[in-house]
Amino acid sequence: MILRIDLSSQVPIYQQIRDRVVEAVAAGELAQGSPLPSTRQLAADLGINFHTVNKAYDLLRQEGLLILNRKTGAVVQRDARTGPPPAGFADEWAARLRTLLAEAVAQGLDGPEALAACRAALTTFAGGVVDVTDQGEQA
Amino acid sequence: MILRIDLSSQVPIYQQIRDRVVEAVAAGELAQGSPLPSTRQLAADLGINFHTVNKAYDLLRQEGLLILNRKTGAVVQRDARTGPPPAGFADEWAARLRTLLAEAVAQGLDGPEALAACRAALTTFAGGVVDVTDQGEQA
DNA sequence: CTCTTTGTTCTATAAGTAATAGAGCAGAGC
DNA sequence: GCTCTGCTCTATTACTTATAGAACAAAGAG
Repeated sequence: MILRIDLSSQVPIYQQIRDRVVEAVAAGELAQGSPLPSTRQLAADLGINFHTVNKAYDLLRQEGLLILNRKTGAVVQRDARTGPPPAGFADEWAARLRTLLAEAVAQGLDGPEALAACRAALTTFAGGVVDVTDQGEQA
Repeated sequence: MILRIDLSSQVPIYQQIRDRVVEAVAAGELAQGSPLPSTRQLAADLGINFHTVNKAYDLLRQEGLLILNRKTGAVVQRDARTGPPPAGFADEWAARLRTLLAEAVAQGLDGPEALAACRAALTTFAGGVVDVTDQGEQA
């Protein structure tokens, strides 16, 4: 698990860590049961404080993507989560999606271009996109 | 221009104002030249400080969506912007899109469902989505 | 010419967040 | 015993968010 973070970014470090893990899970790079480095280890690797990693892991646990305990360390919980997504996740997510897409449209991207960008991003994830334009399974 | 903001949200007020304006521009509710209320007026309507509105308007100006001056007030700049989107906008936007989509996939949404959500969001904007599945212009 | 409204700028304050740091504890492995 | 693990606690520094009040120049209305 190689984690690239940008210390000069405006995005908080703990958020970047969370984002990279979420993407790795979606891409299938981190499957069910995959171990993540310990908070102290990852902090040392990235040259940051272990409390910052702790915050990222805690966030991921709240989202149901990580299980933490002293025995097993931090392991990915992709399938068979203890509970479904937090209540209201779908609505809140759709609202954020709409805002993000609106941003691109307002900047001059048209509908089909934006949709193509969505399809392109999704094809980088496990399972890909099974679309009417290419019926064959590509996963 | 009715602006709904949630004072109890975790999202900063100035960010909510920006987001709603961006969505209104994308949806075509705010066309080129549309006036926005003055910072003091909108602040009074929303029951917040005018500095907060000022920050939102300033953000929108930096993004090239708003022109501010003493003569005309705040007017929407959708087309014929002074400059194209800030350098690197497309890449940065695509990265945020990927993170957002990854979040949904990691939470159990599959590719086609996520893409459908994107299409649904885009159809609420001006121009809509002209897809291979429905060739007819719907704008 | 007043009076008001506009965008804009300045300082200031209180509350919260982000990141750092150090110390400590309980459970598990060697 | 020693080390490593997740976890918790306090603490500090810097930045962000939102508030507030004051002031200025340019424009419009009366």
